[in-house]
Order: sequence, then C-alpha cells, then structure tokens
Amino acid sequence: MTLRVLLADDEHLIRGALAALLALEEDLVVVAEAATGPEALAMARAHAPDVAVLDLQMPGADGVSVATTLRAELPGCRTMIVTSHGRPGHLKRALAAGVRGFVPKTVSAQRLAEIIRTVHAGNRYVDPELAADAISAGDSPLTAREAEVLEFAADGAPVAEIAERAALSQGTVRNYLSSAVSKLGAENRHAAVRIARERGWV
Amino acid sequence: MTLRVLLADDEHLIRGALAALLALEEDLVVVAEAATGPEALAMARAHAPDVAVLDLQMPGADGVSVATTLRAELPGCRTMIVTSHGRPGHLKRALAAGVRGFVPKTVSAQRLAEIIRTVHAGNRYVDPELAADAISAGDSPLTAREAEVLEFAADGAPVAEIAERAALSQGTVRNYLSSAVSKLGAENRHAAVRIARERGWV
DNA sequence: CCCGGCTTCTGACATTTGTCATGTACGTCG
DNA sequence: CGACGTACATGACAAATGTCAGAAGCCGGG
Repeated sequence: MTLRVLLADDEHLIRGALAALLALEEDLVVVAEAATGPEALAMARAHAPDVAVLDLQMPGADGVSVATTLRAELPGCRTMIVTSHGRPGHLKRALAAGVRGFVPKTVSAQRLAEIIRTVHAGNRYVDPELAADAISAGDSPLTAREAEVLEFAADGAPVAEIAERAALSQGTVRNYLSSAVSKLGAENRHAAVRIARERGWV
Repeated sequence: MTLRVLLADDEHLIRGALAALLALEEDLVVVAEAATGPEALAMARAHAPDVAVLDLQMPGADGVSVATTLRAELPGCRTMIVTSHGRPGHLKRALAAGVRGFVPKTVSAQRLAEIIRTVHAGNRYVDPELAADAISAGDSPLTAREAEVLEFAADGAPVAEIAERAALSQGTVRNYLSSAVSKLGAENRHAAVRIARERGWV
C-alpha cells in the first residue's frame, strides 16, 4: 500500500531533489509535481494524491489558498505546508485552512518523510519552534478594519489612495492607522506595516 | 579526478537533497556542508574545495561576503551563488566579489551539475534571465549618499533619526530622500525604498 | 435594557514630510 | 583657471500625516 504524494514548489532544483529523496522511501511515491498554485490544483484533480506537500510561496496562488480549495474539492487529500520563512500568522491561517502539517525547510528529508506519514495517518504535526513563535506572538490585536487599512498602506500608498481603495474617508483611515500604530508600538505606519508583516498579521 | 564541492545553504532539507543529487554525478563529490556563513568559511578552510556553492541568504554572513573572504583566503577555490529570489543588484555585487556562477533555484539538478563543471573550468555562468533583468534594471541612478540615506530610511525611521544616524542635518536628509524619490519615480520615500529593494540597489 | 466595543464620520491642531531656492565648499577635467 | 558636478547646508512653504476630542449607529453580553 503505497502513499501517493503531490509535490508543489516553484523552485525546480528543490522540487526535483525532494522528489528524488522521497523516492528512496519504500512506501512513498511522488505521483505529481507542480511549480505554481493553479498547476498544483490541476495536478491534484488529475491524480488525487493522498498527501499534498505545498510550498507556502508560489506564483499564482499561495500554499494556504491551494489547501483551502483542496479541502473543499478533495476531502480525502491531506495537505501540508513546507516553507522557508515561517511567519507566525501563516501558521494560524494554514491551520484554519485545514492544513495538517507545517514544517520549515530546515528539517531533514527523513524527518519530512516521517511527517508525511504522520499527516497521512490523520494526525497533525507542527514544527515545535514555529509553534512556540506563534504562541509567543499571540493573536493579532488589530481589528478587522485596522488590518485591512494597514494592508492597503503596505506598499507606501498615500492616505488619499488608501481611503479610495477602502471606500472610507481620509479621516477614518488616519484614525485606523493611528490606532494600529499605537497598538503595535511603532514609530509610524510604515514601521507598523513592517512589524505586522514580521508577526504575520497582514 | 573528482571535483570537490562545498555546499552551503541554511535549509537542511534543500542542502541534503542537493547533496544526494550531486552525489549521483560521477565526477562530483560533496566534501563539506554548511548551514551558516561562518560555518561555510570554516568548512572551506578545513577542506579546501574546488568549488563552493553558496546560498545568497544565510544566517551570519550572506553568500557574497563569504565569497569575498574566500577569494582572498583560497584563490584556488571557485565560488558560485544559488538563490531563490534573484535581485539584479545582488548579481552585480556577486560578480564584483569574484563569483563565477549565479543561478536561481529554478534550474534542474543536471543543469546545476553542468554549471559547477563550467565554473570549475574557469568559465563564468550567469542565468540568462537574471542577466537580462540586471541589464534592463541598469545601474543604480542613486549617488552614494542617496543610497546610504535610503538605507537608513528602510525600516520606516523618521527623518530625525536618519539624520542622527547618518550624521547629516535633517534638511540634507530630506533633500537626498527627495532626489532619490524623484529618480526612482516613487510616490514617497517608502515606496522608493521598496523599488530600490526590488532592483537590488540598497 | 444598558454598557461597552467596533465602525464610521467630522473638525481642529501639531508635527512630519516633500519641494524648492539658494548658498558654500571641494574635487575633477578641459 | 573656470566650469561642472557632487556633497552638504539653510530657510521657507505647502502638503501629508499623526493625534485628539467628540459623536452617531450597530451589535452582543450581562
């Protein structure tokens, strides 16, 4: 009884190397590979794998949104995320999307294989260090609107533009930004964006 | 006559997988692995490899600074950079540091092996797409001071702080920021920072 | 039902910015 | 030498931003 795996990562080098390493495991077989979010979805539909191993950052659609779609379309397919830069908020979003495994790329291949089996068995696995980060970072103190406005401010747009895009008055936008900045203990909104990014709250 | 390779990448998964794939090549042997910049240097000193394959982003010291040191200490050792997010400026800095190969992680393992051989033979290899990006992005239009001030502004610090850290008057800082912003065609300095980052000019 | 929190707005104010004109000093290059 | 570009500064003004007070509506919990 082999365990069928889908591998999605935009870095060809990594993906190929990973596939080779997983192929060494007796009970695992990589049935499909994908380099982008949409491609991963198409491959999953075509091959119905047991476990989908997704990179967090991919062109098209990120790992979490792929996982969400997969959860709806292929309930029998377990999903897990592998990532280089694990920000706490991503972990939260991933778990909310029904992802059962979340590991950094710093783990070894044997460990990854074990985790794939764990996930397939219906259990969950979250990297202890990432979990600790997520717990210590805690929940976002920002309200929904504050987060939304901060997101619009992320690329350095002036208040007028943010107001237009968020369909709010400029005064309201400034109030939200102001409260977000004070909640995050930042110097100004740009620093606030940076902090929220680090914590994965945007 | 085997070709001795040093592999440095902070992601254990990638590094191990890569080592396994390169081991399949008859003429290549991975003599050392490292997860950080300083570790890479120590390993290089201990094993004197023919080619050092360095990740651009590593804890401690990045690939380019490792390459610079290596160039001085072990002139016989060729260096090459492998990276996920290749920004044009990095390529320039890398070439200036005497790096002979610069490839994204999207290449296949066979290709990487070929490139390692190319580099060892004394030739250079730069990924065509990255090269095109670098050429189209061109040289930084910023003067040394403009770039310096922009860098201090990178984390969203207010002008007063930048002025202090750069030992300039606030007016001067604003002038530099202003000219940088107009040179980059940005809305404001924060957008300018983003653009300069993308182009690898910071 | 009333209180508190979230959302939304307005208006006013201080501070921080971006921009411009203008000036000095120091190199280099013709 | 004189012109030119770069580095650095000042001062002044307009625009953007940050902060505060106040006020209205909505919703959920006690």
